[in-house]
Amino acid sequence: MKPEKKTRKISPKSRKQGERAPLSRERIELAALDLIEENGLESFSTRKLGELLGCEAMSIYHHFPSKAHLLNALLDRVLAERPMPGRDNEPIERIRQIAYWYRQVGYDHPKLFQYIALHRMNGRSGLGVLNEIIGAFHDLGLESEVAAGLFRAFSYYVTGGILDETSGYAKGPSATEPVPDDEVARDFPNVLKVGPYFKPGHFAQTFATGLDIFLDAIERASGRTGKTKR
Amino acid sequence: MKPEKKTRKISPKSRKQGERAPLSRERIELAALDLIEENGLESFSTRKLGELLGCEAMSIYHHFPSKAHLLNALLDRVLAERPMPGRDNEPIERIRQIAYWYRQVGYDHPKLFQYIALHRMNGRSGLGVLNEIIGAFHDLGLESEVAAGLFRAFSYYVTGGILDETSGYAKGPSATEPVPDDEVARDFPNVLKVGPYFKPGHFAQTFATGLDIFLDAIERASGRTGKTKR
DNA sequence: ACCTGAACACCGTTCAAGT
DNA sequence: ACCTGAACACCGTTCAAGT
Repeated sequence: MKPEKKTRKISPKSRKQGERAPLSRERIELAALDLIEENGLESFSTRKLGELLGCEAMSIYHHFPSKAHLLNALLDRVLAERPMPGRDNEPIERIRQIAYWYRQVGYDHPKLFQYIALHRMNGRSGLGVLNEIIGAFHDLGLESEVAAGLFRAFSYYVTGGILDETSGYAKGPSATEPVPDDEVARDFPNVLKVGPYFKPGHFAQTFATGLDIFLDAIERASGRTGKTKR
Repeated sequence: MKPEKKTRKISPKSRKQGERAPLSRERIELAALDLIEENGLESFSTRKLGELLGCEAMSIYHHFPSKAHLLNALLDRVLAERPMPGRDNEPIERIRQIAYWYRQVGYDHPKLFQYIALHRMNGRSGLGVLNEIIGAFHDLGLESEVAAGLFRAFSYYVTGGILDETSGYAKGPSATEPVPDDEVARDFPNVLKVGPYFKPGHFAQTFATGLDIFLDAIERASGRTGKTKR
């Protein structure tokens, strides 16, 4: 949409190869993560990344076949960099911990999270996360179909919540022509009434509310099967 | 990322002005909705839209100040085109109906839904939706803070679910280098076990499962306050 | 009032060439 | 092996000009 002013300038001197660390997948990935969080996912480009790295945009293609491959590597990296919760707790508690673990990944990389949330987790680290949480559902004694349904519904909630907290109502792009406040008060009084509770100060409480609702329901469902009720 | 072949060709003849309907906001919006659902949000451009409309890309700017304004108008349009459920049912039932109403908006415009889900609903039709559903929470007798928290958590679930159904696991972009099946079987057995239940045939059941979990919890919360328990 | 066409400052990516 | 530079086919948007 709007062209954006670049926030970094590389001096012509530093662009000469040999006066900087050689490129590597790791150096490129770390710079990409910085750039995405600085300017957002939309405006992230291989050309700006090249500028930040002090090289031509095309040099990146020697390390990644395409921008899509680079973004995939970022997804893999951010899921791998934060250690998953261990397995010593009860399944319900493990599920809760994994939800908070994932939320923290989102908070670490809020702009990237839009990419994370919309891509299949079928790389290695993504599959590792899925395997862990689905394992916890199975440990509750739920049969596969029930475990699958509850896990999916649960992940709708967690992903939707993190997406909203990181780039939704409070922070997301606004309408290009927002409705004036007095019109909101007149025509949409219910929205006005609850508006104050939509702010970041209430995020933690809201997230926990929905999480408890889900975890209680999951626990009840597992109790009904009677297999592992402790 | 990848350049895409255009799927429509406008003959040079039809491009001459006067041989086609004049441009209007409505004609532009309808063509834009078609183009987005045909090729996806990422590849949607004002230039391709101009080609489809048989005009220069720049002609569109006479009707919309920017691409962002056009997308905003689309959001407004798709929320307004499908009539909201009426108010004759009990609040819980109204909340359920609004969830399914919103889900249908997503199914009508799956590619656009990525845009819908990530943008503040602070245009007129978006505020209308919020006002309606928050009103139902209030009608349950919940005080504003509780109503706000439950509504937000509920909308995390609904939005996350529709997003996943329309562009998530089953349909979304895959890893650039997916893990081979035999490696999944060996290293991520839990994922393999539930994989069959992640397919579109199970979407309706899964969505309903989480919805019931939430609506039951909302009903219990409203019963506890004792104000409108029927 | 409505639309065009050239132009500007961007994109991702290909390819031949440099070291 | 690693990086560059020109080039190609795209973007959104500005602006002066056409009808």
